[in-house]
Amino acid sequence: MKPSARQLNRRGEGGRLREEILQAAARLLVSSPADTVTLRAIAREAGIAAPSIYPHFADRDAILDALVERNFERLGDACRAASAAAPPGIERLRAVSAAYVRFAEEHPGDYRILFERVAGNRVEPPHEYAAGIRAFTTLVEAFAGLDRPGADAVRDAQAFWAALHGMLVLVPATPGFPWRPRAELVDRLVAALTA
Amino acid sequence: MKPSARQLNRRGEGGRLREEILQAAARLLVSSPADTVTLRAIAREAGIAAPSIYPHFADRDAILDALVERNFERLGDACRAASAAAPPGIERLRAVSAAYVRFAEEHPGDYRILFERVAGNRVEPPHEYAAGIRAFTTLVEAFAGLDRPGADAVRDAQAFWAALHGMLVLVPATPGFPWRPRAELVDRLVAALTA
DNA sequence: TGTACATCAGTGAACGCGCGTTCACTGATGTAC
DNA sequence: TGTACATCAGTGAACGCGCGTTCACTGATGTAC
Repeated sequence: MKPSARQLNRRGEGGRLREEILQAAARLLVSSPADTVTLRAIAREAGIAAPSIYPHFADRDAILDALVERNFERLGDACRAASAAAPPGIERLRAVSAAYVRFAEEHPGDYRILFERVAGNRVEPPHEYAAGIRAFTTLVEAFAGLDRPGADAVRDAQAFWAALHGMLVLVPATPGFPWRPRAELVDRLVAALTA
Repeated sequence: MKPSARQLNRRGEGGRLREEILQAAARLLVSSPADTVTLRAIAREAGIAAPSIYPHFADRDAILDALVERNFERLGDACRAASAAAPPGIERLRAVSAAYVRFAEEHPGDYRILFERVAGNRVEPPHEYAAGIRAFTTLVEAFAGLDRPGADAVRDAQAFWAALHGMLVLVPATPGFPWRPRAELVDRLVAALTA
């Protein structure tokens, strides 16, 4: 008598639910700390019963791993696209960092989760993190393309990345603090580290 | 018949347990993600029964609030002491940033918790965060003491703080990443942002 | 000095709750004949 | 074309667990007389 709560996916299209689960987890992460994003909460957000997750993911960690992998790829894609669309030189560096900042601001939960899970010793760094390193190389290339003989592009890119990331996590973590506009700080960092 | 598991504090010295609870929470935070540091886990680590916490703290959040307040004060003290002990100028800036980095490296859990709780929208920023802002002013003063006419000390200090923080959270969050030595990156940031 | 008693520091048992996970199941979809 | 049936997508009930919190308590300590 009890009807299925949900319109079933058609045969062979069960994989759709996998994507819906990832999207539900991403929605929750925007406004909730990672530890309240439980498997059951994700199921509720996706509008399914909790056990329905298991055919698609081994456990909660597997969902977050998949999300991290997807987000690293999207972040990397955004950076590479910005790089390709801009002329070489400092313009390109500015374009890449703007794309990086934009991703973090438009998808705050997606960005936060990228670095939150490993930091607390929660998980072994999974292979997905290789995608994160690939995203970083776009930044190194932008520095390397500046034609500054004798400069250390890797060192400068690392310092710059740390600064960008620091801004992006510190600003939401310090409400009420009189931060200068993000663009002003990014400009100052670009100017300082490329000089 | 059952003996008390613990040697009672003497009359009027019940406050001692408050400090032991804070220390237990700090020990757990070093190696565990914040969400596994439950009230019961803290009690276990402190060697007491869970209800014994209530005379000292209203709930788990109150413990973490108190820890954050204490840690901000210690971090601020370390920065101020380093500043006072160094000659004015770039030496002082180096001394303050070294003290900041040293605090974060020697007390990783204590440092991480400072910015972790607000970021996930977990809590309203409590009044304790004023101490965090006070710690930041030491950095601003170091920049202001550089005698660079026309320079924007606040902007540079903010960019520098973000960069330091970014390094300190990114390095543990990216195991396997070929980071340059922290000192090298700090030196580069000091040089770049004071030029 | 002795003794009754109030107070203080901390305990153990118990509760209701949400969690992750298992299990047997339901009902729609497509396929073999 | 019809029909029996295997398969697939997803469900609901139930479990054991650790959690936060409450409650009445225990037993040592200090104090009033």
